[in-house]
Amino acid sequence: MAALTSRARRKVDKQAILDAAFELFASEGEGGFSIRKLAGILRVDPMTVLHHFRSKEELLRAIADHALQGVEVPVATECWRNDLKAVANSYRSLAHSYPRVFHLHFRYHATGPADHVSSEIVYCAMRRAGLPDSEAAGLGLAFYAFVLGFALAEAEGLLSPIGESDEAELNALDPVAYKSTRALVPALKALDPSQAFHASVGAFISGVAERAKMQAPESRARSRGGSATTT
Amino acid sequence: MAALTSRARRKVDKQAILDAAFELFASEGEGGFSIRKLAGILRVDPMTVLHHFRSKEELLRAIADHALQGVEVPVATECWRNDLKAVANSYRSLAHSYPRVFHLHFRYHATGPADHVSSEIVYCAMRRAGLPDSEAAGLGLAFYAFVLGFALAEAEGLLSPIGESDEAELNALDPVAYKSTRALVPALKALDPSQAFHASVGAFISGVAERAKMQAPESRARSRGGSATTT
DNA sequence: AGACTTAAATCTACACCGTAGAACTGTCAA
DNA sequence: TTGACAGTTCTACGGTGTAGATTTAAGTCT
Repeated sequence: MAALTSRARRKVDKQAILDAAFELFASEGEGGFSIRKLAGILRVDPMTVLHHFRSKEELLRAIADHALQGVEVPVATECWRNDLKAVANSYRSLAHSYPRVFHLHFRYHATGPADHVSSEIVYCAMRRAGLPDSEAAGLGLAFYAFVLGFALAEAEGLLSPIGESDEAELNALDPVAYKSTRALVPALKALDPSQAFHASVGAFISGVAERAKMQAPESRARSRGGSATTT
Repeated sequence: MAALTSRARRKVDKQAILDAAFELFASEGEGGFSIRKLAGILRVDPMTVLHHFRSKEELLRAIADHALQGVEVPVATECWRNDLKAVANSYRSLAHSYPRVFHLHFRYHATGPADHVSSEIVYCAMRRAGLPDSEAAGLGLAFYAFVLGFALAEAEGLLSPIGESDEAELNALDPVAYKSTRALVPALKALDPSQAFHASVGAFISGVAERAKMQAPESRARSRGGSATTT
C-alpha cells in the first residue's frame, strides 16, 4: 500500500467517473449527455472530468468499451454453427441491455478484449465451415456487420411491429405497384424481431455452409498451392 | 405563374437551404455541421433556417431523406436473387457516395418513396423465393438491416484492410487462444470489401432460398390454411 | 392609391456546451 | 522546511440551438 497511484485524490477516481458517465449516457442517450451534467451528478468541477479523460471523445470511447465489458463472451464448442449463433445472440442482447449506447460500437469499432474473443470465435467458425482464409476474413467481418446492423436497427426501432399510422401509410400506397408490401401488412403488424433475428442468422449461416461446400473440393485439390487462385 | 408559393421570398427558398445543408453535412460530417455555420454559408440569419425547418432535428431528417433521393432505385426483374443484389448494391453505393451522411438512415429510418420502392422489391423477392408471408416480412427487414449494417460498417472503416498498428496488435495476441485470428492476419491485410460484400449477400440469399425450400412443401400442402402452423 | 394581412427574414437574448489556461490545494520525497 | 507535483477548481472564450419580439416586403382588398 505504498505507492500505487495513491498520490493525492480528493474526491473521485477514474472508474467512478466512467461508471457515472455510462449510466448517464445509457439512460439519457447521447443527446442528454454532457460533461457538465455528468460533473454535476458527481458534484465535481467539469474540468475534473477532462483531467481524467482528455476530451469528450475519449470519454465516449471509454463508454463504448465499458459496454463491451458487459457482454458475456461465448465459448467455442464443437459446432461452429452454434458458435456463430452464440456470438450473434450475445451482441444482440448487449444492444437490448443498452440500446442508447449501442451505436457507439459503430463509431468507435472497439478492439477491446471482448471483441477479440468474439471475433476469434467467428473467424474460427468460418474456417471450420470450410472457407478458405481469403474468404473467411471477409465473411467473418460481414457476419459481424450483419449482427451489429440488425442489433442497431432493432435498437433504433426499425424492427418493431408497425403501428396504426404506419399501417395507414402503407395502405395508401398503390395496390398494384406495391402489391407485396401491402400483402405483408398483417405480417408487419405481428412482426416478431426475435424470430426474424434467428431466421436471418440461420439463413446467413446456412448460406456460408453452402458456399464453403461449393469451394471445398477446389480448395482441397491444391491444399497448399499459391494464392494465385483468387481471380 | 400566378400563385405558386410566390408570396414573399427575399433571399432563399427551402430547397436551397436543404441543398446547402446536405453539402455541408456530407463534407464536414455531423460534428462539423451547425445551423449557424450553414446560415453563414447562405449569408442568412440562422433563424431563417429555423423558420423553414422547425428544428435542427427536422433538418437532419430532411438531409437523410435528401440522400435517399440520390439512390438509383432498382427495377424488379424475373430473378429475385438479382433483385435483392440490386437493392443491396444501390444502398451500398449510396453509403459510398455520402459516407458521412449514411448513419442518419439508422437514426431516422426514412419512409420516403425511395425506401418504399426498395422494400417492395425486397418483400416481393422474399415471397417469390417461396417464403410464407409470416417469414417474408421479418427476413425482408433483416436483409435490409444486414445491408445497411454492412454499408455503415464499411463507411465507418470497419472493413478496411488493417494497417501496420492493427497488425501488430493482432500479432501480440496469444497464438494458441487466438489461432484463427492470427492465421487470418494476411487475409485481413489484403481484405477486399467489395468481395466480402458480394460473398456475404450471396450467402444470405442462398440461405433464404434454402430456408424457403425447406418450408415450401409444408406451405404447399395447405395453401391457404390458418396461420396456426407457426410454432 | 392607401390600408390591411401575412409570410419571410432578422435581431436580441438565454441557457447550455467543450475546453484552454491559470490558480489553488493537499500529499509525498528530499 | 522546501519543493515537486498530481488532482481539483476557477475563469473565460468561442461555439451551439432556439424562443420571442421585431422588422421587412409582397400580396390582397377597398
